[in-house]
Amino acid sequence: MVMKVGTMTKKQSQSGTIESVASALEKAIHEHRLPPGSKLGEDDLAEIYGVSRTQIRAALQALSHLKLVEHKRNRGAFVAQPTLREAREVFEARALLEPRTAHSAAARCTPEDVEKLRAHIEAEHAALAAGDNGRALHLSGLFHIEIARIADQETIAAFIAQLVSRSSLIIALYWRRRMAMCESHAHDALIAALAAHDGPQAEELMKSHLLDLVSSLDLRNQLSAPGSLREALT
Amino acid sequence: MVMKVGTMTKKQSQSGTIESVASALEKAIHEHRLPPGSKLGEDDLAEIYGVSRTQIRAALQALSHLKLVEHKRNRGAFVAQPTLREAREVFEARALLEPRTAHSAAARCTPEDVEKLRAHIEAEHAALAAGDNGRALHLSGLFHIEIARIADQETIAAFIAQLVSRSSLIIALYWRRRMAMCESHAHDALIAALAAHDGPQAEELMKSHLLDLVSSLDLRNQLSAPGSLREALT
DNA sequence: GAATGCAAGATTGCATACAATCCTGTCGAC
DNA sequence: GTCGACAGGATTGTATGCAATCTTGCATTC
Repeated sequence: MVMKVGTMTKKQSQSGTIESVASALEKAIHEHRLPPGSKLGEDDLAEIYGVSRTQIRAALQALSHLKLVEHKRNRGAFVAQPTLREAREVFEARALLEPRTAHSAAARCTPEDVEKLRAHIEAEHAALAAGDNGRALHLSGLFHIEIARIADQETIAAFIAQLVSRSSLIIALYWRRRMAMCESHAHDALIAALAAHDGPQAEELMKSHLLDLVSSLDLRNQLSAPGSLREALT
Repeated sequence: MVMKVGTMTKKQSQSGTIESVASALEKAIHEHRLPPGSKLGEDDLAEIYGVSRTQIRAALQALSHLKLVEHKRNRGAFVAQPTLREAREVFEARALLEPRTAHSAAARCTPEDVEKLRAHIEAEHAALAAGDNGRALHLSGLFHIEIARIADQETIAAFIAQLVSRSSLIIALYWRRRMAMCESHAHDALIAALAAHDGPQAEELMKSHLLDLVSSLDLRNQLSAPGSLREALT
């Protein structure tokens, strides 16, 4: 049935197995191949990746610290289902961090950085054209993380990376239909501002980009949250 | 020699042992009883806390994700030694997060919150008077985290909590002698602004408070960093 | 006498085995 | 007929044992 996907991965990374397992899971979650609420059984994962339960547990624990999976006692690990409140908080945190980080990035942005960002956008467009919405979303997230890296702020970049990952879950849960990621425009404009070293412009563009993103979600009531079931059936 | 400190802790918390071990270690690091670079041997900790190595490993892994301990392959876990660059980044991140969080907190601050903060300060003063510098520092950190909680932002509060913990390590490494935490003044003023719901004032006070903190450190060159040895002896 | 190679001890990395807990389907009683 | 109790199966939590790796002290050689 399920091929042992992990065999190659295992050999390639020698003893960084738990990181490769964690990033593989993270990517799958990012690309919405593992929707929120999915059960992540330890035995299943151990067989899929060809490693022992010990390493699976470590990987799940790592993702749990990133708030990507939730651990229920004696029940196991599940892909996290951010609450409405959590969703709002994540985007408030992004609004606090990302605009000024983009500002800093504009000052330090090198031509190579611009090239890298353009490559990202191109890959995003390609994925979108191929109908691979999940991959496009993943690349769109990497774009934001790359900007934080350009700003030369590893610490803040790590925070933003976590927030972007969680945003992916939030989008999966609270997405308001249609609107096939027209944000590419916003990303194009951002690149232009960064390339021109226009800090204030980059900051403003990032701020409005995030506002657009939030407004494309439905964070008013739990209209679409399939998480609780209790509240879904009252 | 070493008394089995963990016995009581073990029984009290039933199966939350890894959390109690982690928080005990975190507190010890916070209070500078475990200086940066300290070896954290698994067997030693297992005996001290009266639990198995498995749980020690989990606790160390958790602290590693908070950047409080560093894991060296086949060498074990050590209390982290933030680099100069990391130190600067931590305080830049705090400067980005905390002032505006204080602003939000001012709007939501209730009389009970004010009471709680005052109790914190009082305990801090008491610890300082008792000569327990480490505990005073710990409480001073909790003060900042409490403000983030008042702002009703769990996500940002978690980030700030991590940054405060790392700040404690940075202070241990890059502390410029004298100046026995005169920041109590700053905390008093902050409480006043919060109680008066004066958002802009709270924001400004927090910003200058953090600047004061940074200026009390020595982040220009690695004059006092005992971490690298390679760079210390060139 | 100094440097290199080697071996023993110690410590972490990993996997497996066992115990505890939970879910679910079935049987029995009211 | 429905509700409650119980047992079987499955899954996670935890501990222990073995293998891999690093450190360090010692012996041997130049």
